[in-house]
Amino acid sequence: MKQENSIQNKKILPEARPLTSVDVVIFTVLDDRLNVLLVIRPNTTEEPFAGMQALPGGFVNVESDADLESCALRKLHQKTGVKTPYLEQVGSWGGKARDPRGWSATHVYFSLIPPPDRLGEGAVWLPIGEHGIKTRLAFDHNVLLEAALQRLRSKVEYTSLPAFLLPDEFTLSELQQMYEVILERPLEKSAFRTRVFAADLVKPVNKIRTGNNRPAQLYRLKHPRKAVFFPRTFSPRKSD
Amino acid sequence: MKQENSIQNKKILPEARPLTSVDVVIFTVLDDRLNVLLVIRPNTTEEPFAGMQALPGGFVNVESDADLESCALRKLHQKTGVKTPYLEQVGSWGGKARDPRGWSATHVYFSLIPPPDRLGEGAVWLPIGEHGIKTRLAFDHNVLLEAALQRLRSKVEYTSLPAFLLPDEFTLSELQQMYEVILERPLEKSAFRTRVFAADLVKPVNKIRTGNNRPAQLYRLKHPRKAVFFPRTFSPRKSD
DNA sequence: ATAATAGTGTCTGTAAGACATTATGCC
DNA sequence: GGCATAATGTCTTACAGACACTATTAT
Repeated sequence: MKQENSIQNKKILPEARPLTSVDVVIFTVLDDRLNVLLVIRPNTTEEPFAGMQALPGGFVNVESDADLESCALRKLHQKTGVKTPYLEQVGSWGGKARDPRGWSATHVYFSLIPPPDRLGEGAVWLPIGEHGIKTRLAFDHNVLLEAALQRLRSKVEYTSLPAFLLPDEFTLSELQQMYEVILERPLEKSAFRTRVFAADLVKPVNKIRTGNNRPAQLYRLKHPRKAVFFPRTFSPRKSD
Repeated sequence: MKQENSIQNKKILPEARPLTSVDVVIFTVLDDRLNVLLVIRPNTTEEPFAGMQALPGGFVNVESDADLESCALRKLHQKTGVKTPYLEQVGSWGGKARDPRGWSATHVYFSLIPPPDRLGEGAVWLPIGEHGIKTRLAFDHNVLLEAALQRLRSKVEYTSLPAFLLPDEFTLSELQQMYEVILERPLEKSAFRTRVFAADLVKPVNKIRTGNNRPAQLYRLKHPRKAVFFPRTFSPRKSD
């Protein structure tokens, strides 16, 4: 009991080590809808959840992966070609029961990217509804996705995260649109703009987006890839 | 490359599995000061960081631990005797370099408890200053502690977390004190009380705390062990 | 009465919500 | 001019900050 912290004076048996993986929840907005990237699991009988849809991810490779984050970045780049996404850790899930091959722990990241030109082998976008997704995913990936979604929606209330779903240059209406798609409710334009300017989030570029109507000013982030925090949430949640 | 998600059609070699541990950052308030629980690492030459101070934690035991959270609870109970703490995951840290014994990943939880009657073997409280701690801890535990501290301080701005540092019954002044100790700045009494009542956080009990002055109403949480979110932070942070 | 802490009231400031109004391009 | 969307303005509301004031016990 005193040696609880130690490895009982002998090396921990490798067989007694949990499996270690990284999963990435990659979000983008397509067609006014939040989407998550899924992959099909290999269809061999030796694999658990063969042929099912799953979050992109896999075991940590102790040779090639320096740390968890670079492992997540590698997987994301393989599936989307994106090299500098917004990436944030959601947390980790581990236990006896989540993988039939044995005690396993997975480290979950979520990422926001603009729609990429094309996807890697076997990757598809799945649109997300108000109540998440109905598709049954492999392992406990429905739980992981739900957690990432909850984190995203909660942070969207008071941060600039949705800007990372857009290309470098965008109009304020496009930015507002990203918020509305994720929160699934309309926002007041006036309040939205005041908040964005007060937070010193964007700088105008010398360009205009034209269309069948009044052209809009284009902006870009003042600090690309750094999330900005607003002083309040959009509509203060009732603390029931 | 297509088989990235699989284990390349053979079982992953156990030796290729990272070490998996759980560490717990246990906070309490003693003597108007935030404290963190540390343990001394065993002083054998076979152990890395022998004799140094570290966060309580250790390897996951695939036999006895059902999942990560119960592993964290077990370690917490061993050191403090507390069975129903506030417990929240901070995140996970993993990489080649953080443990000389090999690629390792740790899952970090933080916990808030009232001062326990006594501590387990080799456990001590270390007071935390405005800028964290100066003691050099084992492994990357200074980083983990810093992350937990940042999470705590940030959530204290807009949640009821500090209530979990107190016994079941407490006065509003005592609760405010917990906030002030963690944030290391005074709060307005009037605003504080309004906020607590508006959030419907507490209910009065039919008791009074007496002293050398006007007695104070005792309260208890309406929903023990559930954190409540306030609609705003205490003092809105400047967004830059 | 005095000290000490509990508890309330009033006024101000900040940022969001609601909604109306004006501006500017294309057809 | 008409339409569509961009951009701004005004008024209200919610809640925190500052600070003064009152209340209740022990000594």
